[in-house]
Amino acid sequence: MSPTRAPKQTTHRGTGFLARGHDHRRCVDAALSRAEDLCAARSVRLTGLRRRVLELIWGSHKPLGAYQILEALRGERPGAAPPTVYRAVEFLVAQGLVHRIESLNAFVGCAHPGESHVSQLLICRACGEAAEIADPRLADTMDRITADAGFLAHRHAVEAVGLCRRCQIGADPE
Amino acid sequence: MSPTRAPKQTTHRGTGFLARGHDHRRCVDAALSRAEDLCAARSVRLTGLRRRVLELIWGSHKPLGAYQILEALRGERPGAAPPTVYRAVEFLVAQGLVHRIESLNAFVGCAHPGESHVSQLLICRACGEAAEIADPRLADTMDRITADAGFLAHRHAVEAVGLCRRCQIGADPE
DNA sequence: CCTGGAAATGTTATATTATAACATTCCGCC
DNA sequence: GGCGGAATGTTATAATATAACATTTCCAGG
Repeated sequence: MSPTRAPKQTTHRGTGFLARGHDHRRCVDAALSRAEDLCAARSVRLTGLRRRVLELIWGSHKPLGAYQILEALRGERPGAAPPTVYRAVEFLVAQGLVHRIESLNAFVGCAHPGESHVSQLLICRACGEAAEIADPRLADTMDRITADAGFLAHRHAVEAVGLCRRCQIGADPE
Repeated sequence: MSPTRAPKQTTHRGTGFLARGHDHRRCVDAALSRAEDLCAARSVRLTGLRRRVLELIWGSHKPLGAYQILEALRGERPGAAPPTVYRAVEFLVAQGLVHRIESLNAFVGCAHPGESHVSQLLICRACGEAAEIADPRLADTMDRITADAGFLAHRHAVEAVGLCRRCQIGADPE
């Protein structure tokens, strides 16, 4: 059913950010392949459009806005309009394949699709990349806090804006 | 300089949400008074407009959108326009008097102005109220995670959407 | 097959949120 | 009083998101 998996790429010194020279096509291929599998398992349709939008979002590790996606789609799909994009990302977010970054109004591929997780998104304001950290300590702490408050949490957004290690040490942000 | 402080109101059974019948005028008065003090201490100007916008935001514990604030302002300040509101909230957020809730594009009064804190906003999707929990465990956990990632965090947004205790037990959401 | 109906997409229009740019007023300070 | 920067007024427009209805796709059941 799904092709043989490429070995998982390690993050750049454990930062959640992949090294600059990493084989990004592998990220994309792995993401698309996992998406196919998950959708098949759930009997939901990863249509051509949805697959393409997922691929565009995975085009880099920088969050992509809806209108950037739209612009990219237009070359290949003349009738594309805002609802085209918003409906596709709605599906992808609902399936946990993509995260919406609230503080940017933008979308980024989910690094842990299919696993239930509370993740923290680290957004570098220099290079624009976003890394996803699914640390169990975070999930634990948030569970404890919301439980103490008697709050029944449904959806979490944990976002931090700052500088990734690479950009702190003065590396060229690109 | 600042008037005698009213005793702090306790939250409803420790949930972060105040009891329905609490004396809300006290919340507002306390918030405005703390704001006056903080701005004076920092030599920044809490002008009439800014004070009024802060008061409107504190009008309830429900986050208020910029255009809701605008609508409220218009009755008393005919020339009010979007920049009027956005500039005032920009100031209030910069001074830590108000939080912007990213997932709602809305603003809510900060419960801990002047104290450095990482806070989690609990947003009830039934009653619409937002509670702010400044639990040191959260700050610790996030510090540890970002430190492990070598990330230099600058700004945090931690938001949870769900049901507050009151609304879980079937209380009238209003 | 074929077709009925739901899901997906196309299409047009508009709502909502936010900012740019420049003019005017306010206010502390000399 | 008046200089200069901060705050606000004013007009226009950018950026993000959804409503509403038309059309197409696709597959489950006949």
